[in-house]
Amino acid sequence: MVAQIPPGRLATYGQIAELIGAWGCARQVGWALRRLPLPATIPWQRVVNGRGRIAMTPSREGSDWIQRQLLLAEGIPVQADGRLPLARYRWRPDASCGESSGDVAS
DNA sequence: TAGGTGACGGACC
DNA sequence: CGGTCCGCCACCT
Repeated sequence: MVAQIPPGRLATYGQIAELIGAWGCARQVGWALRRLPLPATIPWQRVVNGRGRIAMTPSREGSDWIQRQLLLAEGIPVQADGRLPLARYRWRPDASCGESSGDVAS
């Protein structure tokens, strides 16, 4: 599901959980991404928490900063503390429309 | 077997 | 805004 997030767009852990039919299991989504070997082929960096922040914790051993760099490279402004404009870049999956998954809201 | 621990989220203050 | 508390659930001591 994470692999379906278009470049330059964002999704939340809870959103991914809901999309795969695991409502309320956001923590497990985080668990799965946490143990992902890097570099990874799937765009794991496009998943952030519901408060619009990258979880900045030492336990990630630098993957949080890598995530910030990858998102900046995709054109998403991320502050040094991990805060980012989630509402503007939020990915809204549209099953009915075969078009691209939507434009960035202005 | 029993606690502790999160790449979370919602309710509150 | 920021901060705390709590429910959550699969791992890891």
